[in-house]
Amino acid sequence: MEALVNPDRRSLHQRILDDVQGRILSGEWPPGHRIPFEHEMTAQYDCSRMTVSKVLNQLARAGLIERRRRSGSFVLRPHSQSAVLEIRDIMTEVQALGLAYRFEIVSRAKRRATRTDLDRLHLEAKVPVLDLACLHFAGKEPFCHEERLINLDAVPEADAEAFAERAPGPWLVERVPWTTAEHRIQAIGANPLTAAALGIAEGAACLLIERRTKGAEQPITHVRLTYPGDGHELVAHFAPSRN
Amino acid sequence: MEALVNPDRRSLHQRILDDVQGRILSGEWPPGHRIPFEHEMTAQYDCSRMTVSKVLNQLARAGLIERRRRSGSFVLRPHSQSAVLEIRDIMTEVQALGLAYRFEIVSRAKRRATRTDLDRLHLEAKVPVLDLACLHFAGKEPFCHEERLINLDAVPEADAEAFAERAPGPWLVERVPWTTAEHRIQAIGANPLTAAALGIAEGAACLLIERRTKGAEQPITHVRLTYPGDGHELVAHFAPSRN
DNA sequence: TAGTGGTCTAGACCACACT
DNA sequence: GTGTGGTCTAGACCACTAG
Repeated sequence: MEALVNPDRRSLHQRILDDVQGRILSGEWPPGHRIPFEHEMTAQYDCSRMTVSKVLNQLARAGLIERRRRSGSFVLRPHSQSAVLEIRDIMTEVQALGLAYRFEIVSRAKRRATRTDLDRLHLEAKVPVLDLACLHFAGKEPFCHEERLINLDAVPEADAEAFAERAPGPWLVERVPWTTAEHRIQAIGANPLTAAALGIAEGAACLLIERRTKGAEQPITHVRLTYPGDGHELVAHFAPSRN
Repeated sequence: MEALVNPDRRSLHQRILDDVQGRILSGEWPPGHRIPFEHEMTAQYDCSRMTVSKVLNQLARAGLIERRRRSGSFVLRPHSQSAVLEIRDIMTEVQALGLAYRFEIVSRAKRRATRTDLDRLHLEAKVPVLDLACLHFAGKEPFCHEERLINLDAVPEADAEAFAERAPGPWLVERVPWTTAEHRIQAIGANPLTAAALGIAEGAACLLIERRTKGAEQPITHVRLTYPGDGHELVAHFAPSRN
């Protein structure tokens, strides 16, 4: 059915996807437009229905179109901005700036979880926790102040770890299987502790990233990363169907 | 082949996906583990290869596994935190707080693009631009200060729009077809203009969201949204395969 | 009730990477 | 070579829903 010699290097469904996506992005098919039925595209591209279906389902997952039974598929209007945010590893980030990276454990304490700890970890039982403070440097300058709680019920081996070679973040990523995470991003004025650690004025604008990480069974860790506001920005991209 | 009565409401590939994903999330299949070949899963689940393939490709797109020809599919280690950030419409956000929403156009100017404008819009030619400042209120309090540039070459009808009913953001979303956007998120101290607009102290910590929006042909708009730091946070989620 | 998308099959050939 | 995943087909039946 298809041309014997591949006309270009893309697969058939990739070409169809690019075609349809192009029409949507260009405005040729504006929001609300009903795109051709599967059986129509099957004829138009001279391919099987599965191939068309795969393309349209990809576009639907990417949020470009909506599929309705008995009605057809429709171009959606660009929905309330949702974007993919890349939160990179601190070491990677520093090295991307062309600076030398190192970190220091500033303080370390083991205790039964206090009420604040439980709140931060989203826990109820008063489990043992490890409370770490850590400074990350870019060259000679402090780059980020890390305050971390680790649930020792979930990761007991953290108690015996010195975190000399690897910072607590990468150490946990290596050790703990797949997780889900929730991030909160705020601007705050530096509190006295953080200001002293980062060598900035109290109240200076800082970017605070809080991350709560859960494993399959229970919460694993909570971390507050504070960056001086003038030295850091997050970048997020919004684009249809990353393929 | 399949049971005549659907054992639960999920489709076959959904059940397979949940099964495989569960094993990965639980750590039963740790990072590096080689998951069964397609033909093995075909036998195990008593289904066709396409069904298995669909599942594994979904997991690969979600970043949970990596597929290598001739070698098989392998569980990845949780990669550098990347998360889906939801940047909601300001009106929606305010109303979610249970507060009344309104906005005001504070200033408006039309001009040929200055060097700063071109830089912000990612443009080269000195096109006409519309420069808007806008205040968004939650109840009686200022909630967000918006500074927006609109490329009048891309959206000429903006020049004739009063933005009385709809704020510039929603107005553009309705009018312009699909776009890509780039967001930058920083913490900054409030500059005098913004501080006055928001009724906060100069230098107070604020969350700054910059968004640059491009259409198929050319840049469309650039916006700086400044939120008082104590009244705003962004939430992002990281979880494997949203299906 | 008719027509859409949702799902699934049992094949097939190909490209690629490891040997 | 050889075996993996990548792609594709030509059907089929089902579930949902608009008219």
